[in-house]
Order: sequence, then C-alpha cells, then structure tokens
Amino acid sequence: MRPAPGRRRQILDTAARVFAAQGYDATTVRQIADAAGLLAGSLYYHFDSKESMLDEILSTFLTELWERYDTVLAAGLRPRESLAALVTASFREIDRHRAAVAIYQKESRHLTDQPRFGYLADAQRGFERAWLRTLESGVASGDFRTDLDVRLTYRFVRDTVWVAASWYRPGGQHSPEEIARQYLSMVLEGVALRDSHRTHDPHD
Amino acid sequence: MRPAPGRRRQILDTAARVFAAQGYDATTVRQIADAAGLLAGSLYYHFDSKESMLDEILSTFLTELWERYDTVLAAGLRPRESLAALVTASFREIDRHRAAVAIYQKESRHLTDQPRFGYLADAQRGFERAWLRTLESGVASGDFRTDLDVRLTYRFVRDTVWVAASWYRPGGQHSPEEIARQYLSMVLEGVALRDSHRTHDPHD
DNA sequence: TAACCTACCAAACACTTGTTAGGGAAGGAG
DNA sequence: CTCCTTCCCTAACAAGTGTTTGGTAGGTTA
Repeated sequence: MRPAPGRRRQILDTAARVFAAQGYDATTVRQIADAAGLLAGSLYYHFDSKESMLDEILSTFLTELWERYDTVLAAGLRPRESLAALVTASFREIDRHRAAVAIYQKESRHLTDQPRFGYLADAQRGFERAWLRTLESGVASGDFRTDLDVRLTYRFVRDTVWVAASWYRPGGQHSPEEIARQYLSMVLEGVALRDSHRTHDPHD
Repeated sequence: MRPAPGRRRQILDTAARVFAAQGYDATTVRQIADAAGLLAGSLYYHFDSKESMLDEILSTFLTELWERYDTVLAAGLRPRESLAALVTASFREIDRHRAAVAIYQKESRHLTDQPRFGYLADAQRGFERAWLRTLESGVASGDFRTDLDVRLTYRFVRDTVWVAASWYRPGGQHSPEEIARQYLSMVLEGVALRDSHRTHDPHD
C-alpha cells in the first residue's frame, strides 16, 4: 500500500472540528474515528493518544500564528498601523484555523496547568507583551487616548478578536479583511456618531 | 436533624465553581462532592443528576439576568443610555454570577441542541433582538454611526462584554461599574486620540 | 417513649472511557 | 513469486463514569 501522508493531517483536521464543536473532554475517540472513517483503535496507529492530537492541533496553530505576529512586530510600523496589522493577521488566522482557535479559547485556561501544554502560557505571555507594547507606544506617540486603562483596553481588544472564531464561518458574507476593517474602525473611532462620519468614509 | 435549606444552594455554588474552572464534562461528580464536603452518592439526595445541577445553575442565572434586562428595556431610554444601561447591567451580573457566566460561555453552544436546554437558544435570540433593536434605533436617531454593519457591531459588543467573565475577579481593582464605564467609553468614542480628549474628560 | 424526617455514608451497579495486542489485506520493491 | 511496509480491524482490557440501593446517625415532633 502506498503511503498516504495526507491521511494523518486529514484525521487531525476532523479531530479539530469535533473538538471545537463538542469540547475536548466531551469528545470520545470513537466519535473522532467515526467522523474520520475508521475505528477507534486505528487512531493509535497515527497518534500516541487523544491528548497528543490536541497537543499537535494547538501547537501547530500557535507556531503559525507567531510567525505572522513576529513578521508584523519586526516591521517597525507606527502604533496605529501595527495595531491594524495585528488585528488583520489575527482574523486571517481565525479564517485559516477556525477549529484550532475555538479549541484554544475553550480549553487553554485549564490546560496551562499541565506541563505538557506549558507553551500555552508562553504564548499568552507573548500576546500580552505584544499587544501592551503596541498600545503603550501608541499612547506615548499620541496616537491613542491617554485616559483609558491600557490593560483593560488590551483585554477587550484581545477578547473581541478571538471570540470572533465562535461565530465566524469561512465563505460567509464577510472576508477576514472586511471583518478586520470594520472591527478596527469600531475600536479606533467608536460607534458614536460624530461630524467626520457625516462627510467622509472613516476607514483608515 | 433540622432542615438546612442553605445546603442545597451551597452545593450548587460549589458545583458552579468547579464546572467553571474545569469544564462541565471534565468535572466528575466525585470532584464536586469532595469540594462540597460529602460523598458522590449523597449528591443525589439533593439533585436528580449532574445534568440537572448544570440546568439549575444556568436557568437561575438567565432568569435573573433577564429581569435586569427587561427593566432596562422597559424604561424607554434613548439608545445611547439604553446601551450603557445594558452594558452596566451585564457587568453587574458577571460580578454576581461569575461562575455561571463562564459556564454559559463555554457550554451553551453545544447544549442548545438538547431539548432540555432549549431556553438557552431562547435567551440567545432574546439577546440578539434586544441589542440589535438598541443599536438600530440608535442608528435611526443619529446617535450611532450609519456606516458600520449593525450585526457585526452587535457581535463585537456582545462578545466583549461576556468574555470579561473569563478574566474578571470580584474584589479586584475595578468595580463592575468602572469596567462598564471604561468599556463604554472605548466602544462609543474609540481608542484613537482626537481633540476632545485633550481638553475634557470624555465620560459624558 | 416512639415515630419520623433530614442528610448523609458505604457499597455496589451498568456502562463508557482511552488504550493495547495481534492479526490481516493491499499494494510496492526485490 | 516473496518480502515488506502501510494502514486498518477485531477484540479485549483496566480504570473511571454517573447513578442506585439500603442503611443509619441524630435531631424534631407527638
């Protein structure tokens, strides 16, 4: 039989979808096997354990995400553009790894305790540093308001971006870029009407 | 032995905390019993099943939440004040029912399928109607911008409010009202600096 | 005193869980 | 053809799951 290396990836994708839909603990390996078209025991030819499937799903997602983030952060953009680039990159990753993002959101909190998933805590600290630095340099440069609690703002911005994974459906009426644009417009300019909105387009 | 009706409530609160921390499916009835100071089987003197504990936690939370929402919606406030009142009420409920909110967020999506938890879908439809009507009437009255997708805005606002339950800790440095104020300021006015922020406090 | 109720324990139940062991079918390589 | 690798199945395992049953300590009521 010829090797089909795509099979492993395919099983992992279906596992991610089931995990995202039902939750990791609520998902049985038999459900994954059913969805992937094989029997429960056969999963263990491809993977060590149920937990290592989860591990691989989350770690590959975070690795790819940080490649994008690092590119943005290394570009040396001005705070406003840096914020926009981070947000846009995030929505693109949600588009690409919707299931992984949903799993990350649901499970990461109680996984960070386990040593095996220590990289989750690392990633979270990295997020906080990247976002906080962007916001703080924006405050210093006069791009952002000075009267808002930066840490609160960070949490709001972070959460709103990532929970989008819970309702976003690829191929829907909004592209990731369009969602990012609307979101940035709301966060930067606010939803309240003011004069500038009556006369011209507020995008960037 | 004298009846202690507080015991049932106490066990339910303990269960809510464990559910919120570990997830419903990942929590065993023995863990709940340990945390509450009795044995697993003894839980079934107070409750029919593990599921009915979850049911009672979520339904009492939603009932109380909708009492507050209905009060706000019936007050006939102008859109901006109505939005502010809804947000503030939400943060107050997060303060009061942090565990229940966390559980609701994590589990509601895959519970809505079960007939027993049909009220979750009802509540969600109610949220959508309440928020959308507030936003739309604000657009119509000229309080809010007309160039934003109302449905997207609704999702952003809704999600950001409720995910706050994941990081909010009662007794911390921010009161629910303070968080609501900062959040409203961000959503309404945006984080970008503009002239009005240099001269006066933006909190209306 | 006796009957009764509340709140719990001890022990088991049937079932599901993740995981393993051994085997076998199908194709490629020699 | 024969060997070998890949991929999967069948069948079972031990541990853990939610739940039930019968019993009992101790306070309340009569």
